[in-house]
Amino acid sequence: MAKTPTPREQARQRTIAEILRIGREQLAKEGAAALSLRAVARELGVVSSAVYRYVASRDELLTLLVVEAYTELGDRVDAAVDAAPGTPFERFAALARAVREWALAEPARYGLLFGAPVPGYHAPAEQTTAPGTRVVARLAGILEQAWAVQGGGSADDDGAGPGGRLPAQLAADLETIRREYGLTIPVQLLARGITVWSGLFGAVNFEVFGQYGRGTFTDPAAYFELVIRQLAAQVGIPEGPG
Amino acid sequence: MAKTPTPREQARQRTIAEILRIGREQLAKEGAAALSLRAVARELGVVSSAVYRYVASRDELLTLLVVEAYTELGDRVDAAVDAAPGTPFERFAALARAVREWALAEPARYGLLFGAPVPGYHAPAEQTTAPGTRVVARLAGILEQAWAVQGGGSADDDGAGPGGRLPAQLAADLETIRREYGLTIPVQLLARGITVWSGLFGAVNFEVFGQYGRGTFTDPAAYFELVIRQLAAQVGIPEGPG
DNA sequence: GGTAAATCGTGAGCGGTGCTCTCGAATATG
DNA sequence: CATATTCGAGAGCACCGCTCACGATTTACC
Repeated sequence: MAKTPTPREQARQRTIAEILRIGREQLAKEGAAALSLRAVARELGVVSSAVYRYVASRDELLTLLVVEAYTELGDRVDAAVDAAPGTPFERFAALARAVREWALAEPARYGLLFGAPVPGYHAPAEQTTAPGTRVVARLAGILEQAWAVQGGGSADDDGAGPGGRLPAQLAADLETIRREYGLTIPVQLLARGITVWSGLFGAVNFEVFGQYGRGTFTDPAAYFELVIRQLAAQVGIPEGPG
Repeated sequence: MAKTPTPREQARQRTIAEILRIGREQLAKEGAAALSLRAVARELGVVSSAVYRYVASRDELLTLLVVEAYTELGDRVDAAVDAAPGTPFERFAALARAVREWALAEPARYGLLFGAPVPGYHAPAEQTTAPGTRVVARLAGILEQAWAVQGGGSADDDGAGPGGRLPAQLAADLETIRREYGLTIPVQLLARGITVWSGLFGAVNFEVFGQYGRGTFTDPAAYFELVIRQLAAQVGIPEGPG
C-alpha cells in the first residue's frame, strides 16, 4: 500500500523535518523557553498559523524535540560504549564521557531533558520515558557485565562500601526494578548503581549549568576523569582491567 | 542620618516586599517561566507599568527571588546542621536531608537555583554566587571536622577509595580552592568532597524533577538515607560515631 | 475526465507578555 | 509656600500562543 507515499505526504514529512530542524536551532541558540512557533514560522517563510497544520501546539513541538534529544543522547552513548574496550571500567568511562560531551555540546537540549521543567510544559510520559531510559539501561548492562566478570562474588558482599541491610520496603522496590530490567546483580549493588547514575548526571549538571563557579577548573575534563574513577569505584569497578 | 526612614521610603520597602511575596507565590505555583510582572501587578492591584517603579525588569525580580531562595536554603541547612548531633556523619546527614526537604517543599524555587537556566535569563554572578556557596561551604566545614576528628590520617591515604596521583594542573586547581576556603584537608579528599557535593544535588534533582520515574520508590526518603550513607562513605565518614 | 473531498497557506483577531513613555496627582524638600 | 521628586494611570509597541473563516490547490473517487 504505502509503497510510494503520495507527494503531498512526502512534502508534509519534509516540512515537519524542517520544523524540527529550525526548532532544534532555536532551542540550541536561545534555550527552551525562547522556543517560539512564530519564530519557526518566520524562519520557514510562512505565516504563523500555517505551522499549526503540522504541529498541534508549542508543547507538542517541545515533546518532539525532547524525544529527539533523548534518542540522540542514547545513540551517542551506545556508540561510545560499543566502541570502547571491553573492560567494565572502560565501558563505564565511555558512557560517562559520552553523556558529558553531548551535554557540553548541546547544553540547551541537555537542559531540556535534565534541567528544571519548562514552565507550563509537562512532558507526556508515554512518549518520553522509553527513550529516556536508554542511558540508565545501558549503565545497568555494564554493571551486569562487571558483576559477571568478577564471578558473581558472594551474595553478601557486593564489592565495596557500607553493606548494611536494606529496609524491607526499599528492598522490595529494588527487587521490582531488578525484575523489570531482568538483572542478576544483588539489590545492594543495584542501589549503588542508581546512586552512581544520579551522581553522574549531578556532576554533568554542575559543569553544564555552571554550578562549580567559572574558572574553578582549568581543565574540567581532567576533573571529570576523577569523577569517573570515583563513581566506578562505588559500584566495584576498578580502574585496572577487571 | 537614616534613623527614621521617610514614610515614603517605608512604603516603598513595603511595596517591594509585597512584590517579592507575590513573586514567590507565582514562582511556587506556576514555575519560573510563568512568573509575570503583569500578574504581579494585577495581584498587587496596580497597573502593570507601576511595578517598574520598584523593579527594573523581570530579570531583576528573578534575581531577587534567586538570592532569597539561596538564602532560605542556606538558613535551613545551617539550622539543621547546628541542631544535629556532633558526629560528622550526623552533621552530613542533616545537611543532606535539609537540602532534600527544602527542595521537595519548594520544587519551583529549587529548580530556579539548580535546574536548567531560565530562557533568556542569566543570573548575575555578583549577587548570586555569595549566597549560592553557603551549602558547599558548610559541607567543607563538615569534612574539615571529620578530618580533624580522625586525627588527620596520613597524607597519602585520605580514607577511602582509589588513591592515585592527580594530574598536576588539577592538583593546582584544587590547591587554589583549598586556599580560598582555608581548608586543611588534603586535595584528594577535597576532590572527593566536590563529587559528593554534586552527587548530593544529583540525587535531589532526580527525585524533585521526577527522573527516577514515578512510583519507583514507595518511600523515597528511605532510599535517600541510603544515598546519604553512600556519599558519606565516599569521603570517609563512617556511619557509626566517628 | 470530471466532480467531490481533503489539505494547506493566508490573514484577521483574541488575549496574553515585557517594556517604554507621557501625563497629572500626590508627596517630600527647600 | 513654592519647587522638585516620586508615583500610578493609561496608551502604545512588538512579541507570544492559538483559533477561525476563507480561497487555492491537490488528492481521491466515480
